[in-house]
Amino acid sequence: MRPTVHDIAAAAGVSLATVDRVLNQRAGVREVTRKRVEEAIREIGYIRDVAAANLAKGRVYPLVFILPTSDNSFMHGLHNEVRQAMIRSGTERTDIHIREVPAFDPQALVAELERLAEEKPAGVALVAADAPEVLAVVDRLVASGVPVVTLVSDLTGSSRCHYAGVDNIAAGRTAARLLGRFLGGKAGDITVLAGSMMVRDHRERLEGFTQVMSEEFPSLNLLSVLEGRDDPDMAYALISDALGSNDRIIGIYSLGAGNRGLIRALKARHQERTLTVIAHELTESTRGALTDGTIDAVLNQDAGHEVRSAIRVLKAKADGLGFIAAQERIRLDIFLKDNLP
Amino acid sequence: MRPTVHDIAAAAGVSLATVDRVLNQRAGVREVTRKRVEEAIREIGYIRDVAAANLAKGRVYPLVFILPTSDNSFMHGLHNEVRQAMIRSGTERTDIHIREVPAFDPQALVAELERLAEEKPAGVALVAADAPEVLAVVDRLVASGVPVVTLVSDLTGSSRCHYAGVDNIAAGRTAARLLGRFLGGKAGDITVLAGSMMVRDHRERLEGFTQVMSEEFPSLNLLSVLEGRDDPDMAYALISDALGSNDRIIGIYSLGAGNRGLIRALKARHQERTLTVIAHELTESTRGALTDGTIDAVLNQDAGHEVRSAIRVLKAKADGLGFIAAQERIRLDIFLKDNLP
DNA sequence: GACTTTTTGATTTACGTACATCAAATTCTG
DNA sequence: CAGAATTTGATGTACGTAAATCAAAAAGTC
Repeated sequence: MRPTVHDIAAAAGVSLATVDRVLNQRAGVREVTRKRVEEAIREIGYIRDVAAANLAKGRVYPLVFILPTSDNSFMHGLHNEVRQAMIRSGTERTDIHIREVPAFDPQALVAELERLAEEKPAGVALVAADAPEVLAVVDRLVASGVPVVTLVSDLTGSSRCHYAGVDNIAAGRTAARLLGRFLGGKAGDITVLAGSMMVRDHRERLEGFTQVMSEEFPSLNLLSVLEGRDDPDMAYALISDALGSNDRIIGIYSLGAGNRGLIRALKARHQERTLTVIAHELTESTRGALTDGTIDAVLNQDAGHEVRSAIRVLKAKADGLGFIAAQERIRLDIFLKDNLP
Repeated sequence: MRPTVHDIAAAAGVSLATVDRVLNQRAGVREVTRKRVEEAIREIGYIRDVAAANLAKGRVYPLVFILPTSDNSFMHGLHNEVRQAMIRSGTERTDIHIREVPAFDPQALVAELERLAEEKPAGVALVAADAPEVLAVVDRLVASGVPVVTLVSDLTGSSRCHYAGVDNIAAGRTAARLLGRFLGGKAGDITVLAGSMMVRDHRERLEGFTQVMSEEFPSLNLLSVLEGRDDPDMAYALISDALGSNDRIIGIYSLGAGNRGLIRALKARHQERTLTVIAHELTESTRGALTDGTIDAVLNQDAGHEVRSAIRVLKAKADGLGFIAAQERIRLDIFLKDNLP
C-alpha cells in the first residue's frame, strides 16, 4: 500500500492537520515543523492521490481553447476534436470552452488572452499567431500561474509550458527528401504552395524544405513560393496558372491547407503530365487524392492527439505534476496510399 | 453537477442500498425494481465516478504482460517500457507483472496462459505466437472474464479485446512503395531479410511487401526470403553472402530485427555500390544507419505507446468501459533522417 | 392467517484527501 | 511573568462510491 497523509503524520510526529497545512501550503506552521514534515514526505516517498484529492475538492479543470476562425478542413477537424473532448468533460473533470478569434490576427489573440488573465482558468491552449505582443501576454499569463500550451503552431521563446504540435522544420525537410527521392535524380522545377508566410508553422516548413532541397537535390530548382491563404479557390488558380505557364514543373509541395483547390487543378491536368506531389494534412480530399494517385504522400499531424495531449498536459501542470514526455510528443505522420488509417 | 447515486435513488424512488445492488449486480432485487432503477439510470444519464469507486474499493488492477525472452533491441525496448509502466503503478493503480516465455514457442505460451486462468488477473497482454492452441486458450481466458490484449503481433480470429500493434500488411506495403519509389524505375533484384516466417507479423509484412512489389513495380525482382532469426550474426552472414554472390541487388527490405548485423554487412560494402535499404524498428543502430545514409527509411512501432495503450485498454475493459478508438490505434511511424525523434 | 422467504430501507463505515473549527499548547512581546 | 499572538492538535464533515449489517416491509407458501 502506498503511504497516505496519516503515514506522514506518524513519521513526522505531528498531527494530520499540520501535515495538511504543509501539503496545501496553508499558513500557521513554524518553519522547523514545515521542514520536518517535508523531510518525512520525501523519506517515505509520499505521493498525493490525485483522484482522492480531486474528489474531496470537487475539482474541475476549467480549460480554454483559443482557436482561429478558419474554414479549412484541418481547423474544422481541430474544432471537432475539442468538441469531442468537451463531451468527455464529465468523466475527465474538465470544463472546456472554445474561444474563436480571427485567423492571422495577433491583436485579437492578445485581447482574448488579456480577458483570460482575469478569468483565471486552470489552463489555456492556443493556436499561436507569431507576434511579440502575443508572446508578451502569454508570458504574463504563465507568470500569473495559468499554464499555457501552444497548439499546432508554437511560440518560440515564450514561457509556454508545452507545444502540442509537430516539428515543422523536420516536416519540411522530410517533405523535401521524399520529393527528391521520389523524383529519383530527375531535373526540373518544384513549386511550393503555402498558406501564408505570416504564420510560423508555414515559414518553418518552407525553411526545412529549402534546406534539404538545396543541400541534397541540386538538380531540382525551387520556384518562388505561392501563397494561397489556405483557400481552395486561390490554390486552384495559382496552381493552374503555374502549371499552364511552366512545363518544367515536376513536383509540388503543398505545405498549407486548402488542398481541395490544388487537387482540382491537378486533376484537370492529369492526362497531360506526371507530377510528384506532397501535401499536408490528411482530410477527406487529400485522402481521396492519395488513394487515386493524384498525391504521392501526405504529411499529417493528428489533431485528436494534439487536443488530448494539450488537455493532459494542462491538467498535470495545474496540479503541479509532470507528464510522460514521450507520450506527449506529437509525431509527424507520413501517409502513403498503403498506410492510411 | 453530474448525477450521483443519490439522484438515481430519488429518481427511481428507491433507497441507496437498492441502487447499489443494481449498480454492482448484487442479488436480492426484484426484476421490476431492477428495471425501474436501470431506467432511472439511463434517464438521468448517470455515469459512475470511476475515481471515487476505485477509491472506495481500494481497487488495483493486477495486470500480466507475457513477453518473449529475446535479446533483440526491440524486445528489450518493449521490456523496458513495461518496466517504466511498473514504476508508474503507484499513481495508476496498476500492479503489473512480467512473465517471460521462450520466443516462437506456442506451448510455453499456452502453459503460461493456463496458469493465468487460475490467477484471474484484471487483464493480460501478450505477444501472441500464432498457433491454434494459443487462440483456444485466449478465447477461454476471455470467456472466463479476463480481458486480453495482443501486443506487437495479433491473434486473428481470437476474441482478444484489442490489438496494440501496427497493421503489418500495411507496413509491408508501405515499405514496398517507398523502396519502389526511391529506386525510381530502376531494374534489379530486391532482397528481403526476415526473422522467421513462423511469426505472424513477419509473414504479414512480407505479404504486404510482395503485393505492392508485384502489382506496381514489375521491374524489381524479388529474391527468395532470407531468414535471419532476428539474430545480428546470422543477418550479417546472410546479407554478406547475398551481396557477394549477386551484383544485381539494388534494394533490401529488412522486416525483422537483428539489424545490427545487416548494417555491419552494408558498411563493409559501402564503397562498392549504392543500395536502397528499408528496415524495421528504430533502435540505436538503425538510427545511426539512418543518419549516416546506410539505411534510407525505418518503419517503426512505438513500444511505449503500445504498452501504455494496452494498459489503458485493459483497465477500461476490466471496468466494463469503452475507450477512445483513435487514441489506441498504433500508428506506423516512418522515419527518414529528417524526422527522427 | 400464520409462517417463511425474499426484497427493500436505513444506517454505518471506509477509501484518501481537503477544509473548517475550536481548544490546547507553545512561543513571542513587553 | 502576564498577556497576546502564533502554532499545533483533535475532531468532524465532505466528496462519490462500495460494502456490510440489521430491521422492516412485502411477497409467496401452506
